[in-house]
Amino acid sequence: MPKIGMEPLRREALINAAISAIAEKGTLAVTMADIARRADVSSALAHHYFGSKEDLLAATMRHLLSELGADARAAVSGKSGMARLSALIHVNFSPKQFQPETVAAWLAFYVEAQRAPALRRLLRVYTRRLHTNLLVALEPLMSRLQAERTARGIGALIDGLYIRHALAEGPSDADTAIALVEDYLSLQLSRKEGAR
Amino acid sequence: MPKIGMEPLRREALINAAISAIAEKGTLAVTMADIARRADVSSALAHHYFGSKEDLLAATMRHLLSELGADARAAVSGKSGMARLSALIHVNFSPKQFQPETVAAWLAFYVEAQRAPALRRLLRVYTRRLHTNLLVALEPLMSRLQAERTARGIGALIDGLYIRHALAEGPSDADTAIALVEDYLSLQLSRKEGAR
DNA sequence: TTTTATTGATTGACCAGTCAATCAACCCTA
DNA sequence: TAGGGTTGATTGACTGGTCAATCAATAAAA
Repeated sequence: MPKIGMEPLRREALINAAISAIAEKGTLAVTMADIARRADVSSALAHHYFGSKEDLLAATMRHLLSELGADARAAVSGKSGMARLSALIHVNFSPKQFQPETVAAWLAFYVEAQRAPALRRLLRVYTRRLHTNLLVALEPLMSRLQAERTARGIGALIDGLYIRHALAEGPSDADTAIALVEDYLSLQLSRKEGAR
Repeated sequence: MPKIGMEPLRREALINAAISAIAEKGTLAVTMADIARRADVSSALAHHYFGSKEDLLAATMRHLLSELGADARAAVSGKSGMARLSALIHVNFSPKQFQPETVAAWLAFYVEAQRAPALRRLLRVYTRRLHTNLLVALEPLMSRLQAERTARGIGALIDGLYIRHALAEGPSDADTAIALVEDYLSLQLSRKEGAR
């Protein structure tokens, strides 16, 4: 039990505790005491390292965001065309990202982001990144206009499936979700151009 | 200024005030005092009529739900086939239902429903109703399996577009959303059966 | 000894829910 | 038609509890 260099360990533990607490309560309205308890420290320590609840939550969201970003980067690296598109879709439903805990936390942040400018900006980063990635991958395969629409459709579809996943009673499975999105993608790809 | 028979008026005012407060704060964590102030009554009166905050919020969600149900019933009445499907899609994006205020409130309820069994049950009613309505309208037009998938896709698409609407900065418009969903529907309808 | 880690105790704000007390309408009946 | 009683409407003030944030104190490492 080292007593030195605890900061990074505590920060990580507190962020994970925050995700778990948020997922369990289904809202950002969890207490610092609850989060701290899950990380096996006092609430005072949580304040010591993060300054305020708002800062801890922002750090938690940033953590979620950067994990997803890293996963996405790893998934598409070296791929192009359809393989890249498919990989892009798959990350969002990978066991790690589609974990009920993670999805519930995402959803809570989504909602809170409406009125919290800091969270809102963070969320926009994710939305834009996904959209851009999709667009770049789609543009060689269809018209710009159709690519734009398809990217928007896939984005909305993913968000919708996340919500439904968070609310599902039984174990809604990732494969079905992936199949739904890929089906949408393949329909767009097979569309007769000009069939406006 | 009648002093009698105020109950229905107050209940309605309080429910509307709740919607407005929830939409503005973006969460169900609004105070009874805030809601009551918006309805121009004391918080004590809100408790008098609704018993508890939880009851007021449940009543508010029921109100949202029944409004949407009524709109949907009116929209599809007398229609069948494609017209019925189109009408079903359109209600969700009608000016009344797609109002930022309404959408934000819906979203807040969605999230809170994760851990509030009462709200969860209410929400399930809506989800099932939409799904069933879509399914019934789709089945004459395609295979059962494809109808199932298409209904799920439309539902997820609508949810996703709602989220994005709630978070949009500028005035994201309903027509684009409708076009996106109808495009998805028309792609599913024009699919070559057996092209599994 | 200085710095880092850590906590229990405390503070100040906020909030749901309760209650006793007013006020206004309506309903008798003499 | 003038009271007197009843009931619904309404509120201000209060209570018990919760929570974020602060702080002073302790312990251990450097």
